[in-house]
Amino acid sequence: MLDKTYRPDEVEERQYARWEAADAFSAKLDPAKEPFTVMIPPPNVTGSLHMGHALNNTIQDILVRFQRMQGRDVLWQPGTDHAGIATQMVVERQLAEEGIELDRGLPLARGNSRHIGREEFIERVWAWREESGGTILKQLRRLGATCDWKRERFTMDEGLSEAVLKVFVALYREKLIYRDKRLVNWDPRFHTAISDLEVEQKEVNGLLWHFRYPIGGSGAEGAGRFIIVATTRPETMLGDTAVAVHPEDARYQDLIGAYAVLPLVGRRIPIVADDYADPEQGSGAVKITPAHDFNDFEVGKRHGLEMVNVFDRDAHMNDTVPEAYRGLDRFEARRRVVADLEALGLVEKIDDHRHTVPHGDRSGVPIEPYLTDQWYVDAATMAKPAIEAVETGKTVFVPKQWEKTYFEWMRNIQPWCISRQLWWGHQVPAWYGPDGEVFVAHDAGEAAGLAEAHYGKAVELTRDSDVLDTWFSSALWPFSTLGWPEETEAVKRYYPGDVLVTGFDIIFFWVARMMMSGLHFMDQVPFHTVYIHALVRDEKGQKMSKSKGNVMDPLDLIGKFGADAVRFTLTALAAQGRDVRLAESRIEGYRNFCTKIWNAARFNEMNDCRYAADFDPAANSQRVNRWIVSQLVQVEPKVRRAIEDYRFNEAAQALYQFVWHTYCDWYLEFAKPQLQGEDAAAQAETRATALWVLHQALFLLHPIMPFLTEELWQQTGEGDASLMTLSAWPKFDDGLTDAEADAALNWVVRMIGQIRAVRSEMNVPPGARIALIVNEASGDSRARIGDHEALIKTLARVETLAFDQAVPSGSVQDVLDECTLVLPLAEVIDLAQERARLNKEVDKLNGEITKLDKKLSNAQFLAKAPEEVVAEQRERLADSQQAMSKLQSALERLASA
RNA sequence: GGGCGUAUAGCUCAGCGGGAGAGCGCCUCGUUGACAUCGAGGAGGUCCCUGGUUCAAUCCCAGGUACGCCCACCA
Repeated sequence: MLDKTYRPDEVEERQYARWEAADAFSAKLDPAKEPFTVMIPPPNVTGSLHMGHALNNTIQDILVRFQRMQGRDVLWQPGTDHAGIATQMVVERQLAEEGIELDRGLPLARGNSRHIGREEFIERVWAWREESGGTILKQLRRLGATCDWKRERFTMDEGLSEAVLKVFVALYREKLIYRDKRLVNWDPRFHTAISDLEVEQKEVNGLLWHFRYPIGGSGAEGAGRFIIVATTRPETMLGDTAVAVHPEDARYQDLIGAYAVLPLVGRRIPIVADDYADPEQGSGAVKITPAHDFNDFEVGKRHGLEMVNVFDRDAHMNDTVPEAYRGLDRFEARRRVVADLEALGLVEKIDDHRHTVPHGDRSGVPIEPYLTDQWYVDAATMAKPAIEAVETGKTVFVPKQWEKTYFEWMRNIQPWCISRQLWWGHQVPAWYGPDGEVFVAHDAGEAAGLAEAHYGKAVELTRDSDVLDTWFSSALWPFSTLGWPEETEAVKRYYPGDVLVTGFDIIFFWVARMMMSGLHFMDQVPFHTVYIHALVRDEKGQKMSKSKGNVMDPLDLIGKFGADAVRFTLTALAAQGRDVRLAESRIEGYRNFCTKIWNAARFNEMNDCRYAADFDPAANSQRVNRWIVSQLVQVEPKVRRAIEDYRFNEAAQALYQFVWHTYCDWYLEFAKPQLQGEDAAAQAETRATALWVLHQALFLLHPIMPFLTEELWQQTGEGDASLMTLSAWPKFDDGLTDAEADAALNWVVRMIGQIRAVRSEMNVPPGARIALIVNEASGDSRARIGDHEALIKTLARVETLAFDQAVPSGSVQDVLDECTLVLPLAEVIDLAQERARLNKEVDKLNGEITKLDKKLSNAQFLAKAPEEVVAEQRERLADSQQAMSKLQSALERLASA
C-alpha cells in the first residue's frame, strides 16, 4: 500500500542506495553500445552546493539519465578541482587559528607562534582534503546525480598531475610556454600574480590629484615653471621616470627634451613626446610610472625609460623610495605623499573622480600592476585551431549566440599568465642553474641531465617554486580524467565527449582553454556541444550573494520540498537564453505536482489496477482507453525532442500538462464509471490501461524526477526486481495514435468544459434540472454525445439529455457548439446577469466576424495567402456566424421570458 | 568605448508570419471515496515606442527608449 502522501525524505536516500548497489551509474566500456560522455565541471574542492550547481547538475543528470535510457554507454565523469587560491586560503585560515603561518620570509604576525614550510603546508592541505574536501560531491548525490563515482578524479591526483607535467614540458619545448618579465596583475594580499580573467573592475568614488612638477634643466630652470600632471594614485609618483606630452601639443613644444624634477624624490625625469598623452585630458601632460601601469609600461619601453618598482610583494613601499616612505603600506604612503606635496605647495587641485579600480576576484583587494618574471602560455597561437573548430561547427554552442562571445575573446586573446606564487598546486617543472639558466623537464633527473649537457658538468639546480594556475589543469580535464597520457581504453572510448554543460561565466576560464588543449594534444575537440545555461537569480532578478542575504540553499530546498520538486522547478525554468529567477512558490507548485502524481498512483492502487507485463494497449476497445493511450503516444516525441534539443523547459511543460491536466483531470474521471461499473471486460481493460499509461508517463518523467518515479515503479510496477533507472525509454508503436478517439473525446472534453462554464457563470445551483438538447448537430457530434452520454451527464451534471426535441417555452437556453443547453426559467437566478453575459459573447463574436469578413473580402489575401489558410478563415467565419445566430435566438428567448 | 541579451496578464515567464498562452497571485463556487499539497469556473493584456517589409506583424527588418550582463578603459 502506498502511503497517504509522498515522503521524499524517506524515499530519496533509499532509492539512491538501490541505484548505487545496482551499479547503475558506471561507464560500462561496452563496445556494443554507443558511448555518451559528459564531463562534470569540477567544483572547487572547498565548495558546497549552491543553486548554480543544482541547475548545472540537474541538467547534466537529465541528459545522462535520458541517454542511458536510450541505450547509450554513459560516462558522467565526476571530480573536484584543487582550486589553488581558494583552498590555500581555507587551510591558511585554519592554520592561523592554531597560531601557525606560512614561512614566506616575513616575521610572524602578531598572535602566531610558528612558521611552517612548504612541505608541511602541503601535507596539511591533503589532510584537510581527506577530512572535509569534496563534500559537494556528496551533496550532488542528494540531488540525484548519477555520476560514475568510481571514476572520481581530483586535479591534484597523481594521474592528472602527470598529465599537467607532460603538457607543460611539451608546450615549453614547442615554445608555446615561455618565461617573461613584464607587468602582471599582482595580488598584494595573496602575494601572487593572477591572470587577466581573475581581475574584476570595480567602480569606485575616488579622487583625482593634480600635482605640479617643477621644470628643471638650464632653459626653463629658475623660471619657476611647473608642469601639471594628474593621477588617481599619488603613491606611484615615487616611481615616476618621465612626464609625457603629445608631440603636437603646442603648449609643451619647448619642454620636450627638457626634464622635470620629481618632487619628494629629487629624480630628474625627462619630458618625452608620446602619442599616448591625450591633449584633451587634464593638462595634456601625464606622469609615467612604467613599473606600475600597463600603459606607462609601453611608453617606458618606447622611450627606454628606467623602470622603478616602488612596491614589495605586500604592496608596501620598498627601498627605492626616500627613507620617509619606506615600509609604508600603499594607502598610508598615498596619504603621506599627498600631505607632503601639499606642504610643498605642489598640489594644484583635487577633484572628485569616479573611476574603475582593478580588484582581485578572490582577495577583494586592489591589484597592482607589478613587474615580475612569470610563465606564460602563447594563447594566441593555441587559440587559432580552437576558433576554427567553432567556425566550422565541430563544436557548437547552444544557444548559438555564445559563439560570438567565444570568438570575441579568442580573437583578442592575450598571453595567459599561468604561474602563481602559491604553494598549493602543480609546481612548475623548471629548474635553474647557478646563472639562472632554465631547464624544463619531467623530473629533477632529466633536468640535471639537461643542465650537465649545457654546462659540461654537473651543477646544483634549484626548482622553480611557483605553481600553475588551477585552470591549467582544468583545461586538461576532458582527457586527463580518462587516464591520458596513458593510452587507456577509456581515452579511446570516451574522448571526445558529447556535451559540456556550464554557465556563461566559465566560457573563458574553462571552455576556451579545454578547446585549446584538447585540440592541441588530442587533435579533436573535447566535446561537440557546449550547452550554456542561465544564471540562477532570486525572484527579483538579483544575483544570489551572501552579502545580500538572498541565497537559497538547494539542500534546504531539497529537505523542504524533495529533490524531484527542486529538479523539476529548475528544469521548468531553464529556458534557453534567459536567467532563472527562482521563487520558492514555484518549487511549492511543483512539489504539489509530485503529490498529484503520487495520488494518481494511489487511485490506481485503490481501484485494483495491477501491473501486467504482457499488457497490449493496441488491443484496447474502449474509446476512453484508446484516447489516453493516443494522447500519451503524442507526448513522448515532444519530451524526447525537447531533451535532445536542450529545451528542457518544454519537456517539463509537456509532461506537467499531460500528467496533471490530461491524465488526472480528464482520463481518471472518464475511467471512474468503467472502473466501478458492471462490465467486467471494460473494467479489466481500464484497470490495465490506467496503470500502464501512468507507468509510461513515469518513464518519461524519470530523467527529471528520478526518485518519485523510481519509488512508484517499485511499489506499483515490477517491484524490487526492476530498476527504472536501468530501464529503456518507452518506444510506442505509431499505430497507437487514434485520430477517431482523439477527435471524439477532445470534443467531449470541450463540451463538458463549456457546460461547466455556463453553469458556473449562471450561478446554476448544484441540483438544478439542466438539460442538453441536441437538434442541429452533425452526425459526428450526435454520435459522440450518444456514446458518452453518461460521462457528460456526470461530469457536467446534466440531468437530461435529449435529441431532436423542441426547446420548451419558459426556459433559458445557451449555445454550446452544436447543442443547446436548456434550463427551466425558475432555476435561473439572475436573468439580467445572463443577458449581460450573452451580450458580451455577441460583442466578441461581432468583432471576430468583422475581422474575418474584411480579410476574406480582400482580393490580395485571397490571391496570395495559402489555400489552407483561406479555407481555415472561411471555416472560422462560418462557425462564428452560426454561433452568432444561436446566440441571437437565445437572447430573444430570454427577452420574451 | 565595444559586444550581447531582454521588454507579452498583478508577479515570474513560455510562445508564434494567419484565432494572445502557462504557473503563481486574485475573485466566485465546491468536504460526490486518489488528491484541500485538491476540484470547477472567472476576471485581467495598445504583446515597449516609431517606421519599414508583407495579402497579413506581437513575431521579420531598421531606428529609438528602458533595463540587465560581458569585455575593454582616460591619466
